[in-house]
Amino acid sequence: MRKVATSRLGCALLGLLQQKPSSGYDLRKIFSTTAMTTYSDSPGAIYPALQRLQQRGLVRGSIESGAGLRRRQVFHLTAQGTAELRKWIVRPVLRADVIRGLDEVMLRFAFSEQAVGPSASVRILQSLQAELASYIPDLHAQLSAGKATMPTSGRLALESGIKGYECLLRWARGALGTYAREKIAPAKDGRR
Amino acid sequence: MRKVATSRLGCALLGLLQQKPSSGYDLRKIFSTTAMTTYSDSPGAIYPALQRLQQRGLVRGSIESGAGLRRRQVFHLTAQGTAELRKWIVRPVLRADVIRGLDEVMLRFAFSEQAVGPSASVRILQSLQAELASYIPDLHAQLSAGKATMPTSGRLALESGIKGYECLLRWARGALGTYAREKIAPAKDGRR
DNA sequence: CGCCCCATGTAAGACGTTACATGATTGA
DNA sequence: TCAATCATGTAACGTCTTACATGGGGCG
Repeated sequence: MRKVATSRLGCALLGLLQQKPSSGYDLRKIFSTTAMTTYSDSPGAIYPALQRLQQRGLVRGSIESGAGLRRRQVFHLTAQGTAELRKWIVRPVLRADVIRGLDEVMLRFAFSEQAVGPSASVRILQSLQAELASYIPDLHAQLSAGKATMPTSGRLALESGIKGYECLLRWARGALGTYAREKIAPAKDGRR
Repeated sequence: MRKVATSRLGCALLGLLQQKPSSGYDLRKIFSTTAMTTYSDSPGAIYPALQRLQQRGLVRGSIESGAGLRRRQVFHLTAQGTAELRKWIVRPVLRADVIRGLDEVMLRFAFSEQAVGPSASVRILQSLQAELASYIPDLHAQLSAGKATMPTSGRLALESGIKGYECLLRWARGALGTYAREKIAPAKDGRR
C-alpha cells in the first residue's frame, strides 16, 4: 500500500522498540542522553513519527494503566514492524549508503545482532568493507587530481574524509575478526 | 528581517559561488561528480535554493548572453553573501556541531582558507580539536558503562563512532601542523 | 531526423525544527 | 503551594525528495 520508505528516525525507533517496548518519552530520553544524540529528541519529531509507524501498522501503543500513574503510552513492535525492521537491516550496503548514509548503516549494524542475528551483522560488515575498498581508491584519485588546484584547506578536508573512511575500513575488518573469534563463520571471505 | 539560518545546502552553494561564479547546472555537476556527492544534485533542491539565496540578497544571477549560447544563468556572491559566508565559517565549533554537524564543520573548513584566510582555518581546527578532546572521554565512559548490557554489534557500533572521532582528532592535529609549517602561527596553542 | 546532453524549472508530499500548549504528579 | 519533571501533543514553517515538464543545441 505504501511505497514510502521509513525515515531514518522511524527506523531508529523501530530498532529501539524491538529491544524494549517504550513510551515516546523513554525514547526521547535515549536520544538526549546516549550516543544516539545524533537523532532529534524533540517531541515534534518523535510523537508524529510514532503515530506514522502506528498508522502503517508497524507498532502498536497501549496506554499503561495503573493506580496513581501518569498517562503513558507504551509502544511495541507488531509482527509487521519486526519484518520491516529486518528488511531494512539486511539490505546490502551500497556505495550510495557509504556516501550519503553511513549513519544509517551503523544504525542498522547496531541493531542487527538483536533483531536478526550475528550472521546479519557479519553480512553488513562484509558488504561495507567491500564498498569502502572500492570507494577509497576513487577518493585518492580525486585527491591527486585536484592537488594542484585546491586550496590547502580544501585538500585537507578531502584528506580528512579519506582518513575517516580508511579508519572505518580498519574497524570493519577488526569487527569481522571479533565475530570470527566469537563463533560466526563469515560467509565466504573472512579475514584470511 | 530573516532570522532563519541558511541551510547546509545554501552554505555549500555560497562557498562554491565564492570560489567561482557558476550556474545551477555547474553546481549540480560539482555535486554529482566530486567528493561533494554528499549534497544533493537534484534540480528540485538546487534551483529553489539559489532562488532563496537571491531573494535574501546573498547571490545575484545574470543571464549569460552570447550568440548561439543556451540560456544560462550565472550566479555570483553579493557583498552581503560574502559577509554571510564569512560569518558562517568563523563561528566557533561547539559540541553540538561535533555531534550532529561534522559535515558542516568540514565544509566550513574546506572553504575557510579562500573565503576568510588561513588564520580562520587554524581557528576552526583549534576549536574542533578542543571539542573532540572533551567529547571523546565521554564516549569512552558510555562504552564502559554499557559494555555489559549492550549486544556485541551495539558495542562495536559505538566503538566505530569513537574511533572515527579519534581519527578526526589525529587529523586535526596533523592539519594544524601543516599550517604551522606553512606560515601561519596558530593563535595560542599550536602543536608545541 | 532523432537522440542525448545542456539547462531550467514546478508540484506534491513527507519530514524535521521550533515554538507553543496542556495537564498530571512528585518533592521541597 | 509552587516549581520541576513527567508525558503528550499540535501548528507553522522551511526544506528536501521524487517526479514531471519544457525547450534549445550539437551530433550522427
